[in-house]
Amino acid sequence: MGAPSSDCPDPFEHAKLELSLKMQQPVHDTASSPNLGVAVPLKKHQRISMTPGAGDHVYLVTYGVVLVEGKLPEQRRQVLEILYDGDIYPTQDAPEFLATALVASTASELRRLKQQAAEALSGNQPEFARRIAAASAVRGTRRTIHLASISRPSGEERLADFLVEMGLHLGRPVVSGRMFDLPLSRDDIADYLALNPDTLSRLFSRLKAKRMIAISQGRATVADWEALCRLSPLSGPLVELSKRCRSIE
Amino acid sequence: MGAPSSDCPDPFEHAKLELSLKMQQPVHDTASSPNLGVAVPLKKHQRISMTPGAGDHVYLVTYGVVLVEGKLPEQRRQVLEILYDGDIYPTQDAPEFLATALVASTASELRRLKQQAAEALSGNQPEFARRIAAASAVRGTRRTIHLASISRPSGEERLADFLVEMGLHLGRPVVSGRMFDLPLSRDDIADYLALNPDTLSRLFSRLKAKRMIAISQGRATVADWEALCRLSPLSGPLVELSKRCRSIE
DNA sequence: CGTGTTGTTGAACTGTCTCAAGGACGGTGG
DNA sequence: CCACCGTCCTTGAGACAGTTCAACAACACG
Repeated sequence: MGAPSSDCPDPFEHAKLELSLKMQQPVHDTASSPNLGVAVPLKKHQRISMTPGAGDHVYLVTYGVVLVEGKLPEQRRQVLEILYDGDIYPTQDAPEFLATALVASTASELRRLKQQAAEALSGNQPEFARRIAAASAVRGTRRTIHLASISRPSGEERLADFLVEMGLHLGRPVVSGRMFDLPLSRDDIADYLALNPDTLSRLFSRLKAKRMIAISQGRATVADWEALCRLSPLSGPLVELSKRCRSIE
Repeated sequence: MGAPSSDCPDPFEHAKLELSLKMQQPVHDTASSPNLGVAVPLKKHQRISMTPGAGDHVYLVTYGVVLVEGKLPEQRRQVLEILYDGDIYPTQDAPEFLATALVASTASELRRLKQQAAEALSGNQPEFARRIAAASAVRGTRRTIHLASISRPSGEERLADFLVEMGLHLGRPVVSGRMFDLPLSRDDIADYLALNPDTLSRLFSRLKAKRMIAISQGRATVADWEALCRLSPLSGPLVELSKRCRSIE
């Protein structure tokens, strides 16, 4: 289905960059040196469209935060999922008519492999196969959680779910709380949570008024992490997932 | 994560049934006769809970329609996805705290393999691996489409998306239209579409009033299929997916 | 120091949710 | 055969929450 084609100029200009890829370490030469795919560095807001017609690929996120966007004709775009360091994204998942694209939310680094090449590698390299399977499972679970979150009617709960997700992925604990960057814009978050940006702004204001969260210049501080988790119906599964995630590395 | 444990008595009572499984055909003996898993026949409404603690499994749907349910404590259950003939479901996708279960919407037949066994088979049997990969990709795409559908604010559009999905999977064309069974109850559909059952009922009534659809005894007749597709924002991706589905077999 | 983008907020509107009442079946038992 | 029951579905009235539109503030950028 999807095929890569960068919308912005020079997506490969840094392709020779020396990357410290986690995926690279477990690989040993077999016959011909195994191809771990093309390195694709992305600047913030740079996008990669899945153009129909070309072959399927697999993207590995080696650094940064990347949004998977979809867009129906005449409709507001949607943020279908968020990819983090270590995630995998097969373009097969993108229906052609959904005009899917990967968009860097922070400066990011991907690796791109042909679908076939990835399958071949999985066949030859058990360690590679293991990592891919683990990454797929994590992504599958995260998608389930996101769906469950979106399905709840309450906007406030969805926002809390999102903040817990971000906090777990990008945050560091501070005294009795947690602190993390919020790389997504309000519109990004709204499109991820299937909410109107105006509504989302109100929800943020409400949380700020309740002293659940403080935000300045894209940096969020949650004074009482436990309280936020109580507000998020899916904090349980999210914490569980984040533990599983960490146990892979 | 998830582990199988049937809630109803005798889930295996028909285990010796001679099944005409598609998955069985491409398998050839290698060392020891390959284990294609335990056959699990399900009566309508029978459920299989993923109990935490036991090992991961992979379920293959060989017949029928099966719902994947999730439930948060104190909350209404959710229908996370619908599985059809040929689908695959790895219990890894079910977060432990989501109390996930498979529920037969019609009488159904599953096959259950240990996660490890499935991986081993994939390693040995390229044809098996190919089928599993194709089924996973189809499921991934369907999940993406479902998420995109749920994310739209309009209930009417979500219902139209659902009807197109069912029509494509279970329907036969009739003169200038389409006809199919609706195995899900109103509540099932509501939980799948993240809508209130009352609201869903109103939406159905509205569609009936518009002569978009007629329903009698669980059988739906859509006189003007094209019109329904125009109402469904995701009919494009759904049709595309259904074609891909058919090309696998 | 404009200019454009991004975020906030109010007022009115629209659609969903909730609750409650009642209808339509389908089964059971007298 | 009919009365009774449970379950599933439908429908109305009112409450509630998200959406829309528009105005404006905050901020970054050139």
